[in-house]
Amino acid sequence: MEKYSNFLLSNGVKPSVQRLRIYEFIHTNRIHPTIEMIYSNLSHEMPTLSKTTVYNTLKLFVSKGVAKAINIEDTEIRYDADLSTHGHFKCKSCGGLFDVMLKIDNLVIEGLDNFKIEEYQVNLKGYCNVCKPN
Amino acid sequence: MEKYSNFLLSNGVKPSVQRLRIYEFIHTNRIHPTIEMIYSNLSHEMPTLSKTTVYNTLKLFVSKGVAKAINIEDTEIRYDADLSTHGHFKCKSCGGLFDVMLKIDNLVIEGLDNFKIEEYQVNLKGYCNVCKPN
DNA sequence: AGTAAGTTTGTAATCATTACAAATATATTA
DNA sequence: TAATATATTTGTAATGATTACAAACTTACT
Ligand SMILES: [Mn+2]
Ligand SMILES: [Mn+2]
Ligand SMILES: [Zn+2]
Ligand SMILES: [Zn+2]
Repeated sequence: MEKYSNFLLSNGVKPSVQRLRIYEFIHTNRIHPTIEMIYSNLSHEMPTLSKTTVYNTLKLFVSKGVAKAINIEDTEIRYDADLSTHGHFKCKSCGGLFDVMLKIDNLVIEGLDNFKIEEYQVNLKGYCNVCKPN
Repeated sequence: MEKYSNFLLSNGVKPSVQRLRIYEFIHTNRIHPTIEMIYSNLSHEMPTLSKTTVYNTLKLFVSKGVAKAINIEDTEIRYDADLSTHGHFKCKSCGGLFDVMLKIDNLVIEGLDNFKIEEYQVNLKGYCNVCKPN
């Protein structure tokens, strides 16, 4: 995709075959995948893909700001190509990670006088509409 | 401390010497310590303390709900005995983890119709008032 | 005191992540 | 185009935090 290629380039990421495909994957499949999910999904069509490359690529993406790492759980890191302001909900039953729209302007924060806030995450957990006991 | 002992008991945690001292430590020192910090701070006064015990104890505390695990960073887990509703701010320079008061009632959340929200975390990052470049 | 149940400890095993160097691909120069 | 330099990928080995486990110890109960 030319669009993805230019986006990566404009953010200082040289779009190699692997990087482009990995970026396309996380941008298209909004499942907030782990490294393992990305690797197992792409290794079929790219048989020589190394897991090291997936690790390196996602680290590069996060450092260049083209993807975000979501630390909602201490047992896994999930990745998101959606850079817009939003939070996340993880279902304790199925493990699904859902986007949550936030009206963050309403969130009053106290206790940070003279602090410089650069980023934030709002992470929720519970049971999704499918898994919720009725 | 009798107070701590009773609190642990009422939450299903038998207050052994080690558990009581670990709980007292995280309740008194509001630095949101890691396992390593807890261990290195207490191993002087409790020379036989095993790091395994610290791991086991904090896992027990979290499962019994007497402490919370804060996943603000994928490189460390920090623990908090403060069960009240509040968020956290981590300084990227000194690593300090600060409490943040939230008026969370104002936070409008969309996209979770029929979901059951059980817990949430609000995690911020940036630079504290000491480390902030002027 | 003696027995049983629960807890702690030290060590060994596990496993996700990282380091590294060779191989491959891409860009640059002649 | 061929040669050379630079960047990226790959596979394997090393690392290190966490967990599994069984022996030692502590506590509660008879
Ligand atoms: Mn998202
Ligand atoms: Mn706190
Ligand atoms: Zn679910
Ligand atoms: Zn600081």
